[in-house]
Amino acid sequence: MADITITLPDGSQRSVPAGTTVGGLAASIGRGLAKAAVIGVVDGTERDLNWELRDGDEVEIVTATSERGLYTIRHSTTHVMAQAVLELFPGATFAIGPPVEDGFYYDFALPPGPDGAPGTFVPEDLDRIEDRMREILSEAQPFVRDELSSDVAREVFAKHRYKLEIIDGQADDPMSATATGLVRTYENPPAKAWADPPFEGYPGFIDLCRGPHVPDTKSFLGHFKLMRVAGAYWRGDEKNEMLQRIYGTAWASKADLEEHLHRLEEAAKRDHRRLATELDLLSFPEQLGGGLAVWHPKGGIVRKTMEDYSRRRHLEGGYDFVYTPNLANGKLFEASGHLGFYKDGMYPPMEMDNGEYYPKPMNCPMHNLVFDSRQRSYRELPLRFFELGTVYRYEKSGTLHGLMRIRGFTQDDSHIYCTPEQAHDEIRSLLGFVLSVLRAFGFDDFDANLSTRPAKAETVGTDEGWAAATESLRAALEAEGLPYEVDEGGGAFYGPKIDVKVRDAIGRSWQLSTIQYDFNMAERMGLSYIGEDGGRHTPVMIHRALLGSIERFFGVLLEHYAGAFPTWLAPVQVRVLPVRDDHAAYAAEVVGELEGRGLRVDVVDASEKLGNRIRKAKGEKIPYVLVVGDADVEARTVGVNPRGGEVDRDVPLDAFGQRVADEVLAQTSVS
RNA sequence: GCCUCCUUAGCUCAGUCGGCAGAGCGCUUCCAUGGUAAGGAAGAGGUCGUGGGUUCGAUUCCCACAGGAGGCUCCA
Repeated sequence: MADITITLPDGSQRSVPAGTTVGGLAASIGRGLAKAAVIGVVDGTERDLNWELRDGDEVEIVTATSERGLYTIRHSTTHVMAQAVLELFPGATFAIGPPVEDGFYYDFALPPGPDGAPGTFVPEDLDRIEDRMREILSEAQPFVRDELSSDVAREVFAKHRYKLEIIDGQADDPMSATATGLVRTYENPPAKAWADPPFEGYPGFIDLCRGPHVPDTKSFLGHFKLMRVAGAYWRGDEKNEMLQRIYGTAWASKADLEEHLHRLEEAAKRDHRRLATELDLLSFPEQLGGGLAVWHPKGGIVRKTMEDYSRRRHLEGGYDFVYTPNLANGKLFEASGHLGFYKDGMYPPMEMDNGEYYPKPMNCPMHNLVFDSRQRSYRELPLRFFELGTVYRYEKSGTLHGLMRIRGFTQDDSHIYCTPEQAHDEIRSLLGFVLSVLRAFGFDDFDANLSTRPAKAETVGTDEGWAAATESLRAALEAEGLPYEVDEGGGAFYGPKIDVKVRDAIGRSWQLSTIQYDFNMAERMGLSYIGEDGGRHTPVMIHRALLGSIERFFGVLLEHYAGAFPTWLAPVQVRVLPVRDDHAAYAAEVVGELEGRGLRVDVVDASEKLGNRIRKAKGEKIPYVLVVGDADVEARTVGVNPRGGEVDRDVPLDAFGQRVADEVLAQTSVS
């Protein structure tokens, strides 16, 4: 039999007998690779291990622990889950089931219950499904690739309406391939034919699928766990019926699975809602209503420190401070367009004697009123109005999430009014300012989205205006060297925007800052300035939130630092512990000295043993714990136990105070 | 808003297959005054989220509502 030549990723070539499969190639390279091989990539397309190679193919073997290998494992696992569900729940049908980050899901519709309502899964069902999945695994059912004509596929999947919609191209399924009248499928022949198989002509499970898959259900699939059941709208549309989605996670080894579960536990430990309670920072009293928080003294001082810093930076950055009320007559929001476009997100109005008043969902209309309070000249532009403005938005109850999604929050909001000529430079310096402030809070890993014009018919503004604005945003991103993705058509109807995202200590990405052009509102509200030519012009208006919502930013910081705020932000910066009661007087002196340097200091008296007081201080994540005893009283020193560091005895009080005061000053000074 | 689940002391959580409710931490008082991650004792503290229903009896079962978690949709 003639040999064929295969090219490997390192460029080397290999001769193998004609008819060699991807798996065979792996085996010819090495026994270890043969064992680890999940699929292959042949000329850029992922293929099963039993895919037959042709002369001249370029082939890469994909192993279980690689990203593509894991993706395949998760994809195959979700097929097994679907099989288990369809077998355990007669009459059930299935929609789509792709792998996702760390796992997979599949959407199902269960037959209606006795009350006629759509059937739902309960958590115990997950155990049954998992048990059945393990049985399927032990059967080592092969994944059998096939290609059916659309007509045949329609008969096979006649009982599965979602699959029919996919076959007919009405619904998107990222995992299927239905081109040119042909439909690709994967079948798992069962050890024993089902009593009443729901697929015409097959004894067990088959699914529309482009593959590839692991060779059989016994290979690579053992390390999974079904996590939870959730609702999900068919085709992602709120108007469609809600399906039952089961989420699972799957890994290449037991150790990887356990590590993943451990990571989830660790992430839960730094959940801002838990830390906010533990550290007594803030709470969400039920009596207040959903999505509304009260700040306790410890959270309050952190927030004040953040806000003071923000104010100072804005003052130095050439911003003007404005203050505006929380309520406004509905006529203002009609003029601004909010009642037309965003009414659903607003709290309902209260009736007053001269009309309906609404809590403000945004600060811009009011800032516009400040702009419009007298005639403006081009000589005073750019004008930068800044306000820590509290807004209220009626978020749907199911979307609320601690501080991250809340109904009443404060934006560090700015609106900038400038001439078209000024806009380019203004955007550029604005982005630099934004990044500088974010860095001061301890973030240094940024990226951005540049959102461009949506479908033209839905937007305002001119072609030239959009093009110039988008170009200014792009130039600013490039000048800052900020990596960005273009979100084509992702802009608002009124203009393009940049969203700045930061990566936190455990690698999660948070969208914080936003810089948005607005071609709409200034004109709508009739804003103008007198230009050099003596004529009236509409200013360019730029919306900008830096930290975004103070509440949300606080939540992000809390999780980023896992509650251990840097010294300048920490609610208690130094705790003083007298060894015995008779050191209390000196401890008070130490407190006084440090407070005199502007530090936040407290003291815990000796009614508990020292070890326990230290333990509690560590639990509160206080940056510095000072122990003072006989020797310290004598020599005016302190024993310093810093967070995350070594104990240092006999430090002169003065030197310690200076050091910490310097540390705080360094963190808060402009970079 | 929709789907699943949850709600017991200030916090974290046991528990009751329907029969007067428990632990640890925290809090109060007393003893103890101990140089770097839990000293001892006693005590207070709960209409078992709220409102209805079933029942001789409901914290437990059913319904509604509120709040919360995870998703979906949404996020100006």
